[in-house]
Amino acid sequence: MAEYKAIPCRDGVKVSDLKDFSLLETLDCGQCFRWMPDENGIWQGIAMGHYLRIRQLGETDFLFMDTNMEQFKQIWEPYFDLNVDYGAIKTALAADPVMAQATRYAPGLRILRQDGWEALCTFIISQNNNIKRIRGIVERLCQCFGEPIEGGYDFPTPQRLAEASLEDLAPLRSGFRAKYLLDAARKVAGGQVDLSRVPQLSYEEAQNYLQQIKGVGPKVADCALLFGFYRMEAFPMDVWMKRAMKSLYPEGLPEAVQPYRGIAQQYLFHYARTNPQLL
DNA sequence: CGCCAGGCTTCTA
DNA sequence: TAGAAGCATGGC
Repeated sequence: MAEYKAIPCRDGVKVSDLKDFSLLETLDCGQCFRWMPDENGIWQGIAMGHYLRIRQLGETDFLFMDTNMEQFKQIWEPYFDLNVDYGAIKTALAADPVMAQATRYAPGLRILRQDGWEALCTFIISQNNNIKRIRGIVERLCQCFGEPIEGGYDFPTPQRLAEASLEDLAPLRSGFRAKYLLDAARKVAGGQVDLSRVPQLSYEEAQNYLQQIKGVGPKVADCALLFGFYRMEAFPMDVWMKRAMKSLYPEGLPEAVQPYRGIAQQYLFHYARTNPQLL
């Protein structure tokens, strides 16, 4: 079990002795779209209905601002997956030399436990799109339809979005994806897609279940499952992963990697996308 | 300007 | 049933 210290302080919660965690690598690796560093290197974002700023003070030291001990334990510890021993996971993955290289490249990357509905929507938006523009569309989505909260706007509820029309979504400039967002909102708000059931479904069932929604195919379903439901069986294959697999694993993913394929995918995605010359 | 982007739906043979 | 075209928009 990974152990770290968290103590309340004047500004929030001070975290120390936390290994295998980098804000840059975790928040800028393409799994989430609402976190931004300011000019002082303080990351700020809104997730799980709350605004948060975080400063990385050193290799294993962090300051979580705008929060208290109770909220930290209830929301941020699970969100940032701080109770999982990534050292052990990386050791297991390093049985494969390519994975050893990929984990060494971003040793502080963790898989966030994001909200399922938000992950579903943001990865619907992600299709045939680039990360910079995805961020902009997601931000406008929150400004237009999310509840104002301290620090900005919450991610919109499916109910609120389901009330909107296609024309109402025009300000997002999300292109052909707008109709997919509405279909997702209407099916979730109407109960046809019950996201609270997803954790009880097998991986294959969950994939098919989410693909009822227009604009949700295998890749978007996999991203929603991995990033919104922490399903490690998911292995999203986008253009970058196709390049990476062809180049790094022409024979397929090694057996040693299979138990952690979800996390492995994210190490590989980040490694490939930020080192295109290696492919 | 042209190619591409964390793909999917629809059309075509 | 496989493969290609079309899709909105903007980053680079």
